[in-house]
Amino acid sequence: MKLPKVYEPSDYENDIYALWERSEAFRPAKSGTPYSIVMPPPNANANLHIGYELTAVLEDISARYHRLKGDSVLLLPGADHAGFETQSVYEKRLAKEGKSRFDFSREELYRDIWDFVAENKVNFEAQIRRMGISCDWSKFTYTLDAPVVTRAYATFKKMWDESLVYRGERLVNFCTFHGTGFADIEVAFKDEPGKLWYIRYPLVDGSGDITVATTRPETLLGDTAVAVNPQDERYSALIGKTVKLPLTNRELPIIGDDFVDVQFGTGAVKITPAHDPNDFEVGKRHDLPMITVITTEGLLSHEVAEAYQGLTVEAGRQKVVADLEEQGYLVKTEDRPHSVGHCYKCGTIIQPLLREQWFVNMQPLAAKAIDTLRAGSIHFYPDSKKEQLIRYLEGLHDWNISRQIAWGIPIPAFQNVDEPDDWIYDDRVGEEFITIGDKHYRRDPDVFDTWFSSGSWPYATLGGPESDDFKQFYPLSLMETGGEILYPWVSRMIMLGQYVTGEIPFKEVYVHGYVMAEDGSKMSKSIGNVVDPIPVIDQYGSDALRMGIISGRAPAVNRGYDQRRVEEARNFCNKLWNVARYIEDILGDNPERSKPVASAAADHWILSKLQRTQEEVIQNLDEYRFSEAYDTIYHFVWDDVADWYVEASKAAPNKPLLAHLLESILLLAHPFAPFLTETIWQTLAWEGDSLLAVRQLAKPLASDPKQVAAFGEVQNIVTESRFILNALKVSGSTLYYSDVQLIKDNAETIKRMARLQAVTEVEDGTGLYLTTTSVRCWLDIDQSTAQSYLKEIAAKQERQKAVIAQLESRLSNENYVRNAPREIVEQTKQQLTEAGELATSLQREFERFSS
RNA sequence: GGGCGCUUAGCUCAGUUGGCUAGAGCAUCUCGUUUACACCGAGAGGGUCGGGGGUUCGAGUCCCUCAGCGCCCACCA
Repeated sequence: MKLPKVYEPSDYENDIYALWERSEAFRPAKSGTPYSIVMPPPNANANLHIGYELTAVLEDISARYHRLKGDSVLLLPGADHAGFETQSVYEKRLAKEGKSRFDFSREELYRDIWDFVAENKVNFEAQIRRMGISCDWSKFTYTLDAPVVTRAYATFKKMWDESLVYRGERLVNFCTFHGTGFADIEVAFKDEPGKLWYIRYPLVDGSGDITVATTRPETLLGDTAVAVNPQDERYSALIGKTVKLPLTNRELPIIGDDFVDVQFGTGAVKITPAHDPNDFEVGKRHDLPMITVITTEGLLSHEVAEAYQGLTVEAGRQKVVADLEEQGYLVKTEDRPHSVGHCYKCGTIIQPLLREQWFVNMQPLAAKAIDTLRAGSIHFYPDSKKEQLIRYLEGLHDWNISRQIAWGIPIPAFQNVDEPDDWIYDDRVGEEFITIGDKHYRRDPDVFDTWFSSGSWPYATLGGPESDDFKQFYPLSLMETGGEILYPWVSRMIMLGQYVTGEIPFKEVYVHGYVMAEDGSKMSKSIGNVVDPIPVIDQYGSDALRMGIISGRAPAVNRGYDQRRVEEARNFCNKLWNVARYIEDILGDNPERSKPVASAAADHWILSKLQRTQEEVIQNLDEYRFSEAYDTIYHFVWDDVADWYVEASKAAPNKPLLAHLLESILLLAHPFAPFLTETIWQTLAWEGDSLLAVRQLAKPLASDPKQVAAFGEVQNIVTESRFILNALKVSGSTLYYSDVQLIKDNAETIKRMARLQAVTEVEDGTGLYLTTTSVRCWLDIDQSTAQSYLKEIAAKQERQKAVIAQLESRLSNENYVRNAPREIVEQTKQQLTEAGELATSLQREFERFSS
């Protein structure tokens, strides 16, 4: 079969993927060590971005590599309903049509978003196929699939029964635009310029006043105390007295509490328990009333004086400040930057609001996870991420899992309509009301935080502890993910996994860095610097993007997308294509399938290189050094095979060995360039209809070290000849030698590769002797031409002197000889010997031509 | 206020437990239409590894310190 000159990926990729799917090549093998990866489910609300390409490719390389090793590999794909994320994407869409979520009931919204997601799922499944991901589509799991939902309910029920989940009225982070509460982790804090207002609160007994400092004067309307530090001599005597709250007719107690920082502001703090997390804690300790002055819409509530009701927080702030100033309560104003929490989606300032929600008591879960991590039961790449996760877990607060949105898994809890404190667990979430005995219950309208259900992903996707898949593949071998979901997802999978199954959910965690925009900044839709993988695949091919995106990338280090890397990989694909084209051409349509046997020195040399390459690739991939593994194959194929072996073999092609070499390359490169290698495999005349994707690595063939060394000399001769001919700008020279077996054996190869007129054996003669080889040979270059080569020789001599001096001083250092490992010292001695030999022959040539 | 990462050739970056004369791709320069490949071949130039100090026989690699860039966490009213 005649291959075209240039590899055109788009001509083959779709057919190859279809072939794999048809052949069920990605089902786990019946035998072999289990190796399992569950893919992080992408959000089912948009096209896949380049970051997902990286995730998927790293997982696919691992999966394909383990298939090569003969393991039983499960790579499980899925999709995430991504509750709040998806709803906010959908809301943006509604906004474009001039609508909002308020135009629909929750049920209508849920149904519409379901359809919206259904469209997108088809989309990104196709994209994953284009990336060449070898996942088992028969195991595809969606976070809203009944078994996953059932699993989430079982977890909730277990927590309910064991009192790990509780209903509490607490301050929650509330986005007044989206109308929902968030977990702490979903709040994005930003440093912003702000002001510190100093406000005078007069003492009721008329004995003076106390000044407080605040960044949020509007919350004054909800103050229920003023706190001072009991150790603070300035104020301790005032504890127990009352102040009059400006702009209202309320009176507040002055209380003492250790939390007050004597150094900050005035040392006296206004306490607004319903709108500040610290104040909330103080309020609970001192049993203070909690007055909600800000509504879920972000407006001042009916609890405040009529003049302020219905104002936005910002307008309320301005009016409060103006009124304070007018009435003489405002002492002074200072500029003060401070950290403000925003909704990570829409940027709205997060309001801490008092709400009744479901919380998970994280203490016991986190403690166990910390123990597990400390014990080293889960291996992290890079290791530093483990410490980072431990620190996060140590500071973990209780987890608010209620979300006031339509799109999500309904919380299976019902409230007694007559007794608000009576909550029961029931999974009949399809009903709004249920009746048990003579009691009537109403379903909690809220849904779970997405991470609550995705925390169970590793075992939920495997069908739970009773299933065969679970028994075979749990704990997962690898969890590969980006650093941004280490806290929200990885930590919760560990905690929930241990809680529900009693085992760790995965044995290894690989954290990749982000793919940044080309200028190194963060990719962002609004800036418009997002790289879409599909057009890149269209242009360069899927394999080129796969290799380009992992090339030169270290774990957990952010790096910009670099098109040049993709081009490099595209060129590599074409190189490999042409190596195959050449070899297949040489072999013809009906090649004999004889056993590969090394005969020429080049044969032995390439076999030793192949063996080294295979060992290095295995070692690198076992430790998830993807970039190094790729680099190893790249240079083996390009430098060793294409530039040396293929050229050398043209003198006398060893056909069976060429065939063996091609097969070996295809196997080794397959995890990195699956489409290309399979495409070539399908063209092999001797392979019938077998599939590369399910092949296994073979044991490398042995080689003779003497022959390997001989080819090393051939390379020295070729390289130096090329250098001299290039430097002297001469061509058509002849290389002479007398009685050197390795030159005699490789004469044709040397002639071709060094572009010589001839390689000729003579009794004796003269010319320019080669210096980098231990054998005696020379180029027929005349005295006058060679003169201009003198300065090259002189320069080399200088360099050699420096090298020798360095090596000698190293060896004359007693401490070095005594302390360094013996092989290192031996190596140095060897180097010195070689450097000496080279210096000698350089000197000889220099003298001969300068005389 | 803590924590983490980065700083290596003109550009983008590798460099595993300290051990060859520090590497790659791209870019640059000189040659080259050799029937696998111009998405190519041959050759070349280019770095005191951010600054300073230390440990060591030996430091790009380990420790301290300074500077710059970036990220994450945190309830400083």
